[in-house]
This record gives sequence, structure tokens and C-alpha cells, in this order.
Amino acid sequence: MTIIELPLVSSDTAEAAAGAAPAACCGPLTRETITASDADVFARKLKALADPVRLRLVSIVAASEGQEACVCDLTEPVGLSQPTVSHHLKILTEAGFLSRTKRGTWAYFRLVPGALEAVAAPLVTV
Amino acid sequence: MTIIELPLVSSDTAEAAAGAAPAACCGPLTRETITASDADVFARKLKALADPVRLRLVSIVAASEGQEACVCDLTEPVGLSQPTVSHHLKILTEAGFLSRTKRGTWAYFRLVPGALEAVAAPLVTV
DNA sequence: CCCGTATATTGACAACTGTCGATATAGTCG
DNA sequence: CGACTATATCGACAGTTGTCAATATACGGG
Repeated sequence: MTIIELPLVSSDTAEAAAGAAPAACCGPLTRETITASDADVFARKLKALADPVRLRLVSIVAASEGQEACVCDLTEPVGLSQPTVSHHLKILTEAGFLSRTKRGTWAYFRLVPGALEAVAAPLVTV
Repeated sequence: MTIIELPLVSSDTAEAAAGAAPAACCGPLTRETITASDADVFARKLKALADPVRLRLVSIVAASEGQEACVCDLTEPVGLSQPTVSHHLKILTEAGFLSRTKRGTWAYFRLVPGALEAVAAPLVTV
């Protein structure tokens, strides 16, 4: 069963890099029992989001001019050091919630369209 | 603004105990920037859910006969010790996702209606 | 009233996480 | 090239988390 899980992770990373719309990791939690490997994948995504600083970063990025923000725009609002903000942004990016584009010296982060909805999907009963 | 937060937490705990339908902790993440205190409340709920074992427990409980299960039903499926399962169930209950009813020696857990939907709500753009 | 069973709590321990300061990397402009 | 700026990485450290074995609590049946 563990064989299925790894493809899931890699394809997910690939689509995040390509900027394609992410799909839900699994069916609704309450319809059928989730498999151990799907639970692992889903928990990893939720964990990336389950931090007050990262929630604020996502929210600030989404509400920014042109839906994008650079690190320098984000350190001050959350009141943390630049390395710490970079660290959180990396976690969000690797989990597929943000995408990173470098223009000049600046790294611009934007919300990956549909990423939040995809993680919300298994929680609602259709 | 921090004044609003504490009432939110306490009312949430109260409604979980009473079994009333939980409300979303905050507006959609991407519509307006979340406040630091709302982010804290929301992160706490997500953190309770962001564990593979707890996701499986929620899923198994929801799919059980009569939508309820006791600890003894749950240790075997997840393959963990009884204290560990009890510990996870406590976290899920305190976060308002499960409710606990004791009948005789057994403790029955059921999904709190609307709790998962409430945590999903801020993630989807309306 | 004592025994067995179901659950909760405690204490311990390894693993993980969030944070920072220091440093490395990379791009821009003189 | 050399200085400056923005970002990433590293190393360290405190705090949190998931797990178990041992123990406590609580309930039902003889």
C-alpha cells in the first residue's frame, strides 16, 4: 500500500512547480475511511497550513497588490526575522500553497489557484 | 481587535460541549487579511486535524455503525496503543471535532456535525 | 465487596518545529 | 570589479509533539 503514496507526493510536487490546479488528495473524510497513506499525504498539507504565521502569510499574499508579495513585504506585517519568514514561505511553497517567482533580487510569492480549495474539499461532505 | 478573539475561543469551547453547530472562526482567508488572533484560533483547529492518525480516527468514527465508535474499536484499526489513541481522541474532542459520551464502561465518540465544514469554510473563496 | 475490563492520566523519551543570529548566495548599480 | 541589497541556508536552542509502559480511575458482574 505504501507504493501508491509516493507517486501521489511526487505528482503533487510536480503540479505545484508547473502551477497546474491541484487536485484533492482523497475523497471526503466522512464518506469512506481514508487509507493510511492518503491520511499521511493529507496530514502533511494540513500541517503546512496549521501555523498562525503561515496562515497570515497566505492571507497577506492573497490580499496584496496583484496577489503577490516579496519577502521584504512580509517580514514587517508578521513581525518576525527575515530567515524565519523565508522558512515559512518555503514550507508553504513545498506544500503547494504558494508559488515562487524570482524577478531581479526579489522573490515574489503568489497563491497557487485552487490549492486551498483542494485541501478543504475532503472536509466537506458532498 | 484582540478583544474579539477571547470570546470566540470561549464560545467555541462552549458550543463544542453543548454539541451545537460550530461556526467558522473567521472570514475567507483570501478575501481580507486574517487577524493575528483569528489566525491563532484557526491554526489551533487545523493543528488538531493535521495528524495522519487523527485524520484516520475521524474518518473511521464517521464511517462507523451509528456514526459512533468506542476506544476499543479504534486501537486495532490504527495499530497504536490504547493510551495513544485516547490521547488523540482527547485532542480531537477538545478541538471540537468529536464529542464524547460515556455509556457504562465505554466511551463513545461521534463526529460533531458541521465541525469539519466549519474549519474548511475559511479556505474556500465564496 | 472484590475482580475484571475499559478508559484516562502520568512520566519519560526521542523526534520534530519555530525562532534567531551568523553566514552564504545571487542579483543590481556605481 | 566592488559595495549594497534581497533572499536562502546553516547551526543552535528552547518548546512542542507522538509514542509507550506503568499506573490510576471508574464501572459492571459475580
